Amino acid sequence: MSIQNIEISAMLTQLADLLEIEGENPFRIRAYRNAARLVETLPRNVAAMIAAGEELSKLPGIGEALATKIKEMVSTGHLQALEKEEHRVPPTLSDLLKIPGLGPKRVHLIYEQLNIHTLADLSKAVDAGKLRALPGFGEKTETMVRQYLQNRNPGAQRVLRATVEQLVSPLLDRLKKAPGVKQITVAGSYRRQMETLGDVDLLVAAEDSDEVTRLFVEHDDVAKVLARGKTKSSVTLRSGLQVDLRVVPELSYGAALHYFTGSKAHNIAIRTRGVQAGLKINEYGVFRGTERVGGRTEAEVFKAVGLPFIEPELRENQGEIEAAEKGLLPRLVNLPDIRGDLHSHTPATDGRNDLQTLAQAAREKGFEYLAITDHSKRMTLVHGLNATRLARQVRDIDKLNAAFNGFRLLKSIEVDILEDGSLDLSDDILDELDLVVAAIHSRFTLTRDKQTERLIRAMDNPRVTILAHPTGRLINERKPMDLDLERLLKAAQERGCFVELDSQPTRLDLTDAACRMAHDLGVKVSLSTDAHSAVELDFMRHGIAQARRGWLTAADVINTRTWKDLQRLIKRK
DNA sequence: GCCGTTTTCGGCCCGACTGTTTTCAGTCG
Repeated sequence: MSIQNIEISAMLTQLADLLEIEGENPFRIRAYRNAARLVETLPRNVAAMIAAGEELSKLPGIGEALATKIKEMVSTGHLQALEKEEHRVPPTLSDLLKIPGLGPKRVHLIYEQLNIHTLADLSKAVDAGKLRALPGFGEKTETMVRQYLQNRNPGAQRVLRATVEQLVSPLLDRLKKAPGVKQITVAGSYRRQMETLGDVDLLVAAEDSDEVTRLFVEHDDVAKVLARGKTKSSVTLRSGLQVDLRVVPELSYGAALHYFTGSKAHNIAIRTRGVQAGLKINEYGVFRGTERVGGRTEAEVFKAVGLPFIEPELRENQGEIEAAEKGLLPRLVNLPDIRGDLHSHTPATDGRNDLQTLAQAAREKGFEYLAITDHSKRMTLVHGLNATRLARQVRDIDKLNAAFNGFRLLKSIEVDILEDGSLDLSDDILDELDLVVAAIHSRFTLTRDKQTERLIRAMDNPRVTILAHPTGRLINERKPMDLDLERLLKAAQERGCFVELDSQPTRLDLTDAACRMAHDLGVKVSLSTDAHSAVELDFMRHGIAQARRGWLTAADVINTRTWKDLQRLIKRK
C-alpha cells in the first residue's frame, strides 16, 4: 500500500496553511506550497521514486528537509511536523482560509480574539455581529463572509473549460466590438488549456479603459460587480463564474499577456531570470532601470531572458524553462496533425448517428479513417453488440468502405473488460476486426492492486490495441479508479499496447500528468473523441489541448499516422 | 524552506484594489 502523490501534496498544503495562520516565515511556507504543487503534478509516483532509490532533492524546490519529510510520509503515512502544528492551531482553520477576503492574518485574528475553530463557529459569530467588531474588519468584510457561508457549495467545483468557452463567448463578442479595443485574449489557465478553470482572465489592449470597463461590468450576463478600477475589474456572471478584466496599453500587451497567462510559478521563474539579467519584468513591460527594453509581444519577454517562445500549455514551471534553455522544447501536437479518430459509437449502441453520417463528418474533417467502436454485450443498458450483431456491423462497414476513396471506416469494438480482466467477446470474433479498444465500465472500486492487474490482464490479450479512458474518471462526478498508473503504463509499453486520451470534455482521461508519464515511459497515445454523434468528432480539440499540456508531440500520438503506418504500428501478434 | 558565474548567508516577483484607514495593511492573482 503506497501513498499517493495527492495525499502527500494535501499534507504539505495543510502544513503551509497552518504555518501561515501562525505567521511563520512566508518563504518557508512558499517552499511547502511549491513542493505540494510539484508533487501533485509530478508525472511520477513519489513512493515509487523512493523505492527505486532516486534522490528527491534533485527535484527543483525540494531540498534535504523536504526530501526527509516526503520520505517520512511515504514510509509512515504521517507527517510529524503537521501533527505538531495541528496541536498548536486547530486544523479546521484551513477551511476559513478559503473564504474570499480572509487571509492568514485575519483568520489568525478571528481565532485569537473570538476562539473560532470551524466554519460553524464563524457562522454563529457572524450572526451575533461579532466579526465586524474586530480591528481591521468592517461591515463589508462581514457581509462577504456571510455570503460565502450562505452560498457555500460544499463540493464547490471548478468549471470545465468547454463550459467556460460557452459562458464567456457572449461577453467576449461584446468587448471585441468596443471602441478602442485593439486586442483581446482570454488569458490565465484558459489559455494554458487547463481541463477545468476556477475563474477567467480577460486581457484587453486599449488606450482608454473606461468604455471597455463599462461594457464589461454592465454586460447582461453579469450578476455582480466585485471590483471596478482603472485597469482591473472583476465580476461574477449569473452562472457563478468569476471573470477578471485587465486593460493595458498596446505597448504592454505582450508583457501583460505573459503575466496574465501564468502560471504563477512560471512567472516567478521568468521574473527571477529577469532579475539575474538586471531586468525588471512586470505586466507593463521589460525594463532595464527606467528604460523599456521590450514587452509589446510575448516573444520579446522570452527573448529578454534569453529564451525562445514557450507555448502557454507548458508554462507550469515543470521543466519548460530548462527545456527552452537547452533548445529541447517539444513540438507539441496540433489538430492538423491528426489523421483519424479511433473511438466512436453508432445507434447500434448508444451513438446518435449512423455509419454513413459519421463517415461523412469524419471525411469533412479531412480524416483518413474513423474506427467504429460500439460497446460489447456486457453493456446491456445500451444494447451492447454480441457476436452476431458485430458481424453484421462488420459487413455493413465493408460495404461502405468499398465505395470510399481515400477514406475508410475501421472495424472495431469498445470491448468490456470484465472483473477478472478477461474480455467480453471471444478471441475469434475480435480477430475479425482492424483493431480492438478495451475499457472498464463496471466495478470501478476494486483495490488498487486488483484494478491494476485487471487492466494488465486485459492487455495480456494481444488482440487489445488500445486501453480506452484508462482511469474511468468523470470530472466532478466520478473519481479515477485507484490504479498504479506507472505499473500499468510500463505493462502497456512491454506489451506494445497503447493508451487512450479520451477527448470527451468530462473525461479527458488521461490527465496531463499521465500523458507526460506515458511519454516518459515510451507509451504512445491514441487521441480519440469517443464520439456519440457526428458533432462530437469536434471534441478532438479538447484532447489536443490536454495532450499539449502533457508535452505530447505528433510522434507520441498514434493517430497522426496514415492508416498504412498505423496498421504496422498496432500489429501485436 | 530553497538556492548559488556576484553569494554557503541573505536573498526570495510584483502590482492593483478594497476596506478601514488618516497613510496603509491585507488580500489577491
